[in-house]
Amino acid sequence: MPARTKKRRLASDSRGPFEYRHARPALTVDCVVFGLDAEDLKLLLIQRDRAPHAAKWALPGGFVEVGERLETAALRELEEETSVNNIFLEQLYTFGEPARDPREHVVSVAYYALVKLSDHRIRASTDARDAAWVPVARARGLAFDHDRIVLTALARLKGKLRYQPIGFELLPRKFTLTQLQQLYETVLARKLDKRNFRRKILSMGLLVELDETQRDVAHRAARLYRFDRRKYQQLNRAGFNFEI
Amino acid sequence: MPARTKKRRLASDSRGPFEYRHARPALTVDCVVFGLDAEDLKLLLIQRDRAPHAAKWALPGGFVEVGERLETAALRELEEETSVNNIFLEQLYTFGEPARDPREHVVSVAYYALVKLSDHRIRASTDARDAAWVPVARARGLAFDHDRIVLTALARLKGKLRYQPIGFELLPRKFTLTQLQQLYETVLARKLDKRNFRRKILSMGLLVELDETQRDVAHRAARLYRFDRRKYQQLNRAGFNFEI
DNA sequence: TCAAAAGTGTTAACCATACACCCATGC
DNA sequence: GCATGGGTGTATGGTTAACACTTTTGA
Repeated sequence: MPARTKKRRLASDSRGPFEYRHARPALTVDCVVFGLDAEDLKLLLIQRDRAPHAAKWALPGGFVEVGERLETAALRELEEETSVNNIFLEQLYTFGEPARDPREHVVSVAYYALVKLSDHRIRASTDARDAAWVPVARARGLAFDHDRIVLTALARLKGKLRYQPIGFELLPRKFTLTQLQQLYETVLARKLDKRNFRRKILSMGLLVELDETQRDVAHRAARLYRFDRRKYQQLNRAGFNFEI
Repeated sequence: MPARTKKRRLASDSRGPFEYRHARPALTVDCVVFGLDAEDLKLLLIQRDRAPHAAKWALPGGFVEVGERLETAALRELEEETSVNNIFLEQLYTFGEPARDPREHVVSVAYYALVKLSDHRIRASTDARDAAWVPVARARGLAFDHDRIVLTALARLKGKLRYQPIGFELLPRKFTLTQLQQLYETVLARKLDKRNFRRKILSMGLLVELDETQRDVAHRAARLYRFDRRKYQQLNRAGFNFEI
């Protein structure tokens, strides 16, 4: 990965101290990583190993290096701290309250990410750093202002899910309509009508019906579908608007 | 204004140089300020008086001071450079491409603002710095990556206008339904049906019909309305969703 | 009296919602 | 054969969209 090479070079150039005419806030990135499993919506958190907020759970994140893109910094920190990579990532909001870090003024550009838990379940929890998937409902009392960042990310996810086909980023490549519906019900926190949901999502023509069904289930096996990203991009250019 | 006092104190404390163990990008704020007049949607720009990009038009903005809130920094720079104050301001996006400023890595938190041009028309253009209201369509070739920031702000404005009652921030306190409709037509860049528009906006019950009509117009004078912010907040809490 | 914009209703098409039963499968 | 979730259609009410003429006012 070229970005990686670039980063390495920049990092090794960084022999401090560095002097500036004016004081500068520190700049970090933090990532709110969402994953979904059969039970609920989860967040990827790491346990802090030093002050401030030692032993508290926190969002993965870290300092932006000079010469590094913000998104690159977010992906780098995620990879370093949780081994999560190859994911949907989007900028969320920038948090800059002077008191949000007790040490000094630290401005943090927050990103949110959606990952297919089926792909990432094991790697994150076996990493050296203490990383874990925590149900969103139980992710309270985080370090710094991370509770607030999580709430902002949740609101964004809820808002965005209805107007952009981002839910598929949380599901395995092949999924059933019930899984998709449950995803919407979980994130939006309300029940949806099965028949209406199916009619609507299928009428958009963005799902490809596969010649495959579920396996090892103790009931009628459901049909599997996949999201047709190419078709979506095509329709999108033609002015189509996704909406559930 | 307390924020002002605070800023002054911080600024006078800032006797460099300042040393850090790791290199830090510089941190700035930039403001995309929209104003509307009878002709079109305008942007508040300032002409740069020094390199890089000397003489080019740019967004008002500047460095964030340590200990200063981001929003406070944005308001301060706006006030200093263009005398614009007391406005709707919201964070837009953070731009951090390492090459966006040729001097060094400068990360900029962009804000967008909506002002009532009727209130601010004169002050901005008579200020010492060369500030001017430029039609959005003619605001190209700006300094740094400001073209891109403007495009991002425009997209946000378009998207937000339909779901939040922010258009009123661009109009005088008393306005006609035709003015309101033209605002929507200008920003969304499409024609709307007069009867449907009126029915819809009035049916929300957020406009107060005043006992007043236009003056000095060479045709039938239109009724004036004002936006009932209190009513909106009330409805909003009850789960009401604004939508045009 | 003319020009300019204000103001006003109805209809048809479409879309969202509510709702209940039979089917396939594994145990 | 029973428990479990899969899969399917219709009717109703509400919302959107298309459409044109009369009124008021000042110049």
